[in-house]
Amino acid sequence: MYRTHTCNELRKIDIGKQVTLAGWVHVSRDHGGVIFIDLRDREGLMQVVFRPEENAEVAKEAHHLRSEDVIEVTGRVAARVPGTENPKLATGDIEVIPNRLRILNRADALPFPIDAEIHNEDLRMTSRYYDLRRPQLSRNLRVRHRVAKATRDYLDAQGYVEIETPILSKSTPEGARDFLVPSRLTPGKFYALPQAPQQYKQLLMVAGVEKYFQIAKCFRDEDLRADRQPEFTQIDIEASFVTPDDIFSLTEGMLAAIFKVACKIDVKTPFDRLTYREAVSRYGSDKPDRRFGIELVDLSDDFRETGFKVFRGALDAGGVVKAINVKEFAGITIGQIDELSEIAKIFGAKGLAFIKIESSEWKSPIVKFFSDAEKAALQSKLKIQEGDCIFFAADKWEIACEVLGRIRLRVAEIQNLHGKAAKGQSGSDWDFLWVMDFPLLQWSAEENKWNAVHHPFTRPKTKDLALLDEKKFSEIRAEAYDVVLNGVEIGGGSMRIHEPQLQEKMFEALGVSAEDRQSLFGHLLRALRLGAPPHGGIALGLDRLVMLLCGEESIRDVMAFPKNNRGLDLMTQSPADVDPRQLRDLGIKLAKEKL
RNA sequence: GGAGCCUUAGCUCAAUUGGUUAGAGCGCCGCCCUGUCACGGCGGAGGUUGCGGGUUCGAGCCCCGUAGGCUCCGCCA
Repeated sequence: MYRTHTCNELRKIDIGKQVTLAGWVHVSRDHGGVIFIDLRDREGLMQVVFRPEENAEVAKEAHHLRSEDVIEVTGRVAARVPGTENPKLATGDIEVIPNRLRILNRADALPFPIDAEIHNEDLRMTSRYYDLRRPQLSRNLRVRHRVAKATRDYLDAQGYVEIETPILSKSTPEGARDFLVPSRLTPGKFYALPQAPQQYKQLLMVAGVEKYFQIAKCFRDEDLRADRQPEFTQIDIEASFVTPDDIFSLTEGMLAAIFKVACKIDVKTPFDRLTYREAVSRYGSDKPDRRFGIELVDLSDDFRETGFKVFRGALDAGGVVKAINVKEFAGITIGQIDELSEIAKIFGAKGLAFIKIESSEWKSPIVKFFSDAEKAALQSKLKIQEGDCIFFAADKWEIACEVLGRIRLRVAEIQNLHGKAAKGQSGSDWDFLWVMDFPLLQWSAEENKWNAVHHPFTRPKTKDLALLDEKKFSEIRAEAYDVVLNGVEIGGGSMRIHEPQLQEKMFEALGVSAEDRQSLFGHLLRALRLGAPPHGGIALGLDRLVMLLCGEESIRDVMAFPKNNRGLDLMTQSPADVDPRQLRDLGIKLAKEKL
């Protein structure tokens, strides 16, 4: 037996007990005579005191201990010398006086200090097994475990059944780029790793499972981001005979249970609901961060007849004029204006007009073009006061909204409004909401075809079904929804198409040929013809959820062994070359120009 | 595919306008130290300033290129 207790288990009441502890040497303080060791395991720290007068031989050994050596000590629990208690430690009133020391393993010189903030992620990833010993990361992994456990417990209690679906799956044309796996037994053919268990879970509905869930690994071969990894985990849910309201309340209950169980946080339910149109109009984003204000204001009607050509041109072309009012921002610097203008251009605006209100004056390159009536409209609609800074966008609705939405986020960042909100009124720390009624289809100029905004199995809203026959594709709304937390999309789902005729219509709209429909989706279409119940569901990004719960800014910090920016695992050095014989077995030859 | 920021000792960082032998703290090695908890003291080792080129009497610093890291855009049904 290596230990009788953990390093965060013993208290005053245990004084006098003979115990054995095992763990890592966190720090050693060697006074030449007496030696203090903070012994660390995953639960915490316990001070171990080696005294020559107690046991000269053991004390002598202890001189050689270095950080991260793995040891086992046996001794008695003692009260600390009065006045030397450490209130910073849970075990700070006591210490262990060992009569035996076993060195289980030595540690080399360490790649970086374990108790400091390390920004060199490259280095951390190379020695990830060591990096993960750091308390913050080990806490994150345990939060993640509790989230998964709470999810399973909640869904189990609701009658949901966890079912695994294949990892070796089939490539489909829509959506993200697939990871391919060559088949040895069928040379020249490939499996694909699932981007999501979407089709399988729908087929489980046809199978009569009625309530399915899975904590599912998903794979997408796309470029990485702080919140995007090539493999990630979804809480995947699907149910039969449900409406969106059923999915909303199930998800709300589940998230409340997760936050309560994993982090003792009370989540207010039900969540607010916004339509896609409303979210984009008011916040310039389909995943609005509502922890601060700065809502977009529509000024189109006030400038319909304006002499200011930039606004007039946008309106005459069917666009809009919108603005945001940023309080206490009139002190904006030239550099910041330039930066915001740059952002505006990246997202499609021709420029970024602004008005600073300083010394009761409207300072702006454009205000001279405005009539008195237009100024009055601005004054009342934007509630302009001293110190405000107004930004304008005049463009197509989508572009004007997105530009101001991005400016809004950047300005909030500059003003540190997220931080203020988090410290401010309780309840605003965790702002959940539903965004619903997304468009069903989106025109891709690049591919010269209509694409599914969500996926091709998403159900159009019943009210909009006629628009599908009329081929008014841009106007069709989907029975689809996202759940958003603090401006981060943490999940999304939809009601699915369960009628084979409607699914065929949808494929037709998407330009999937009759041949492809059979070869790629034949199994699904056949299944729909065999008594498929109405069904729908949702998938939540487990990594992002845990990231937010842990207060982290990257999902890498809540994954044990993530990949870097370029999809490399610096610890194992993967991806890597393979033995040519493996390629031969698979009938694969590498093209020279790719090497 | 594109943009931005970054790269100096094992780690975190410094180095004035381009100017002597590139420094400090932590870590490491050695010695000392009996109540510390970021223990303390003395000494020591450790550097191709990411790499390549250029300008210059002289480059860590300026210029060009390149590699790597991170963030973002595109991409992510």
